[in-house]
Amino acid sequence: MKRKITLKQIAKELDVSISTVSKALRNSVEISEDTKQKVQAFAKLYNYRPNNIALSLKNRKTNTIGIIIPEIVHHFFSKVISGVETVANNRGYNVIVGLSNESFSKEVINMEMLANGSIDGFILSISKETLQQQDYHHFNETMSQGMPIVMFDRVIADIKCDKVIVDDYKGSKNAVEKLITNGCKSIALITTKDYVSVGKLRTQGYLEALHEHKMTPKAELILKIDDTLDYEVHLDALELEIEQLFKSNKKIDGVFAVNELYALSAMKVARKLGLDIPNDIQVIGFTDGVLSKHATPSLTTVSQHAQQMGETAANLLIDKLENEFDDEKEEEFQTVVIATELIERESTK
Amino acid sequence: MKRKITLKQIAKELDVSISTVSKALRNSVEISEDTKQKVQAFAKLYNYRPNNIALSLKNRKTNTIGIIIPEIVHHFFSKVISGVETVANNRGYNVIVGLSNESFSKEVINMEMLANGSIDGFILSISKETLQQQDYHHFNETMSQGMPIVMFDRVIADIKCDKVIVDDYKGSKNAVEKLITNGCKSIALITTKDYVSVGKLRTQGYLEALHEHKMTPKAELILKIDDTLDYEVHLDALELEIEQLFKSNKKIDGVFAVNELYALSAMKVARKLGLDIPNDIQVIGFTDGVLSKHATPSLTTVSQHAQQMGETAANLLIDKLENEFDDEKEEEFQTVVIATELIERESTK
DNA sequence: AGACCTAACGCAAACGTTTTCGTGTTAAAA
DNA sequence: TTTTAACACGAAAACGTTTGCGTTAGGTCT
Repeated sequence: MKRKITLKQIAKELDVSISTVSKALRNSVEISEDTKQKVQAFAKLYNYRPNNIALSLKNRKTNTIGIIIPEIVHHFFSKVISGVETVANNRGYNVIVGLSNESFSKEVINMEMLANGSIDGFILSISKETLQQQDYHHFNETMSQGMPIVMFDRVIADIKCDKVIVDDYKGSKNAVEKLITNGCKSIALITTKDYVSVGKLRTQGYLEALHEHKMTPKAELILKIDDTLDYEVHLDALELEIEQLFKSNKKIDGVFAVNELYALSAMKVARKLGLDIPNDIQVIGFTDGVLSKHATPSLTTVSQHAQQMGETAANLLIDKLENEFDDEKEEEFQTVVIATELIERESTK
Repeated sequence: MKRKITLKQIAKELDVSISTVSKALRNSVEISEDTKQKVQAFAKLYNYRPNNIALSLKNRKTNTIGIIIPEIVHHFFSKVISGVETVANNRGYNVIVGLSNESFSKEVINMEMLANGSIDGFILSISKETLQQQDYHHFNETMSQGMPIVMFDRVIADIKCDKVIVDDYKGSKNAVEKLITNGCKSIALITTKDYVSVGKLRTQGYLEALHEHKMTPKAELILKIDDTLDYEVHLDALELEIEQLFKSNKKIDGVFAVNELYALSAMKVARKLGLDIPNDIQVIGFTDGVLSKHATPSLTTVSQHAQQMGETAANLLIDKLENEFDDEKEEEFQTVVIATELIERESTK
């Protein structure tokens, strides 16, 4: 078990100084051709690679970016990571992941762990608990220490940093308009409580679409799910709520759901009630998930282009990291909006 | 934009030496109560945290583990990461992810990037391309440098390292036996080409189950898919193959598929051919996926307990990292087998 | 021959820690 | 009063790099 070889060991073996070895390997003109050859050959033989940690310490730059997400077992988030990773690797960075599990304290702890030198900047999506408590001190503290943050999807307007979001409002509006165009007269909305910003925006899009088409929104058609429960395990509870919605509003002929699971549950309930999709009732969901594609009938959804979001976020962050020229010239932050796309499948006409 | 405060700065402000500050913060008996109080108060005020990189360099230990997986947008792998992350965090480690994208060269590059000091050890699942080429030099080189590796799921017998696997053989055998018990007389197998070890083992389980029940396996009932194609995009090709299988073997009343997608496609094709599930034909898949649960009908599957695999792998690795006492006493490697579990849903009787 | 240049290399500092080993001061013991 | 020991602290090395600058040797010029 031979440890990795260091400059010092090479220097000793070749009977030169450490600096000579270093310079020789970097092809410095200060070093004679002879010595360079000798050193480089030796280094190659022993497969020398500079120690990253030492470099990080010296350069005060780790070439690593941290990504903090609420959960990883989720198609959207893992796709974002994939995007981040691709760009990061291409630009010479590593990616270190932290999971908040939708918990405020885990988010804080994770950020503190990474902020102590391990990484150069953050890419993150805020946990639900943090959004509820509206305690954002850890973001501000991190940034005040000169560590840039790029937020994606779940963001907060008050915080000054780069952001990558999807146009939830427009995406939803388009989806609902599609339902209207397709002849739906009574469109239900299945959404989350308002503290999740994306849920709120998608609700607004729904309302606006109705409004523009002179349809009056009805409160009884809007189902706000309390998503603090984990509906992956309490599926039946969710379905029960939806069933009641359907039963007390028999004229419903269209459903817009703010995520995949709600939409799938709606389809399941509809089928159970003997409704045909898409003839009796049409359904559209919001997400990039794998369920939509493989459901029966397959689900029409609003795609968020998660991969692209990750790529964009990574590029924004690395750009900022590598443009240190901006000393004192009033830092600028951008918000990139990723266009949504309506992917039509079998759940709509 | 104030940089993070260092020991040196504290020392300067308080007019003591760096060592005094360090000792005071670590509550050394060498330092007077007075000084400790002063230093600790100051450190707290300025929110001092030791620089991780400096610590890593000094201790030659990064407290970070690297995980390399073929792809992250995959329920199984993201669940494994989740398990790794949980254990790692609890035991004071960070997790840095590398994606091989099933490519040999990306696997090698990623490992080289991380092996230069960034991490203390690897957790990985081998890429398909590597399995095909059977080139494992990067694993051996990494380990010969004293960096431990824990492999999971896709492993190779020849390589001496800790492993966490699922009993693919027994899991498959159980699944097929379930079909037999449920009355299936003609059971088809949808699997991958043999170079993916798990595909091979699952095929063997299928054969053994038939054998034990005096059923003779028929070659025409075994469909080996060439999974170098990405069937997430070429779904129709996959379905076509399955359709031909069904059409040329009309007596098929049971299907065992080695993964979720194959199983779902089989169900889809069956439905298309007017077969009722589970009455005309029963289907079992192999995986932990989210599709199985939400499909209609929901799919009976062999669960791999991915989360548990991740947790086990992380514990194995960290145990090894923290037991350096084993100098020269013939390192021992263990292979932990995670029990599979048959989760019965609607696709079987 | 003296002054000067240049090639080729080494020294040392720096990054931020921790820790071993001094060292100076003071109070207690002789 | 002198010796000793406890106490409180600082200097320096070490982890592995990179780099500015100093140094040496030899050669060139006048």
